[in-house]
Amino acid sequence: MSISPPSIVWFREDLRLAGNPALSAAVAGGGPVICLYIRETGLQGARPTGGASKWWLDKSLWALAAGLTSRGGALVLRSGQASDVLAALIRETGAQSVFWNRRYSEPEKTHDADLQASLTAAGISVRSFNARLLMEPWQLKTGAGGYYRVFTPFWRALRATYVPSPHLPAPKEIRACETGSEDLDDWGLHPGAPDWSGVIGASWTPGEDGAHARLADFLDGPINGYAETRNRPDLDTSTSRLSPHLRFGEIGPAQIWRAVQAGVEAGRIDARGAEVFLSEIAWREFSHVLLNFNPELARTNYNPNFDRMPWRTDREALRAWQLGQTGYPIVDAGMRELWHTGWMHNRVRMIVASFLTKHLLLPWQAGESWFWDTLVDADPAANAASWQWTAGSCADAAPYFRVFNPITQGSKFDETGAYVRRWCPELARLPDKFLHAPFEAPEAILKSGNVELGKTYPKPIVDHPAARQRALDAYATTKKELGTA
DNA sequence: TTTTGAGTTGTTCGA
DNA sequence: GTCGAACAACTCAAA
Repeated sequence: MSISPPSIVWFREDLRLAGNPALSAAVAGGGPVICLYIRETGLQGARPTGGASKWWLDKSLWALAAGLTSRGGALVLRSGQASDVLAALIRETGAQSVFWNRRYSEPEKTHDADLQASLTAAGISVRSFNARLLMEPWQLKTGAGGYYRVFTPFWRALRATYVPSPHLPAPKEIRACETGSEDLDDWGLHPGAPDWSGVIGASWTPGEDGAHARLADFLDGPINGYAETRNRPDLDTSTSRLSPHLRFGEIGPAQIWRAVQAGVEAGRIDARGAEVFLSEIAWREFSHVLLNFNPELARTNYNPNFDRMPWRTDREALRAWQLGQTGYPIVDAGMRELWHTGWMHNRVRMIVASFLTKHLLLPWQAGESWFWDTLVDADPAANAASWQWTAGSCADAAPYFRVFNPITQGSKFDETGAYVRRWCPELARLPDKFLHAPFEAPEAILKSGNVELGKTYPKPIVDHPAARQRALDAYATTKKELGTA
């Protein structure tokens, strides 16, 4: 019997065993498999992982390591430049092939392509796969041959074209290869003092098992009401909360798609809820298309007209927004939920993003950066595209005159008030009528609710009608090309 | 090539 | 209280 040489699987944003084509292909080769995760350094222009994401990554790597170990494998941890790390491992182990799943942001994408070329030139076989998206960004084309810039036609085309690949089970057995690994504890991913991760930890179970449990729970009921309740931050199960699991690739969109489809076909899942939920998965895809063709998506306006926007500079206002001290309860509740759990309900993300870019007239990049650092699901594609969408500078963006009214949005979507009462407990005793606008409450009501504006809860940092008008005036500058004459 | 219809998530105002 | 219109104009996608 012939002895197959070892191969390397380089894990990156695909921290799972099932539905992982790179891993399955390597195992199918028959030789030992080195399951590698690299703490990459020295990649020029790469964006450092945000704080909340580091926390998640730490837990997810532990989970991945446990999963590999239980199948006879091992997770090998190395730090350094990917090219150096791979070269060293190849030298140490005699590996002949490297497998990975593709990523889509720069500089990683170009780096991977260069690395593939140099390894191939050195006689090492390199194979890359798609584990992160339903379809590759370049696969779906408009009739004119370009990429889709409008969501609805993109979604229609995806819906009509996409056929899920067959289920790829986790390999039953992975033969490890004796080689050295760093210790995850030494990577410092878990926050040091002060350890802010307590509440975050209570909210989540990072790792592949946690992802599948979350999916199962969601498909077991909440998805049926999804079309109606997905905008309700006061309900615990109104959304799937799969975003961080998707971010780290603990589960892939194809796995989700198949599970939803199977549920619908078996009559367990309401078709309408399923359709709306899958369209949200498609928004994630759409973001990746935009990012793939616009590497600067997190930095520069997709629509260059927005280069003329007279954004303000106001550190104090930015700080108030970050800390959840704007005086608008729905905004503050959202920002505090983010800080405490590393996550925010999608409806509230839109409200706080609209507030930052319109009421405060601060650049969307400031919000994008804050989200990048504090969200456990901070995704280079979705985060950037969503911020630009709210700001109005993205492809297929919200019209500029759409300025969310934080009071109306609060009463409409947090109709029980449970959301604001949870995250702004100092307002909990206010009656529903004034919960979303304490500044409109008569003195006696505030007093009986133990609220003293400016003391126990801030006064609004901007006046809604005035801020709205200021935003509309500022946005008017983006309307059309100025004459060049 | 030209034309046509359409485009995630809203708010305000006035009848 | 309810309802429809205005809020702009542009670009995309497909016929």
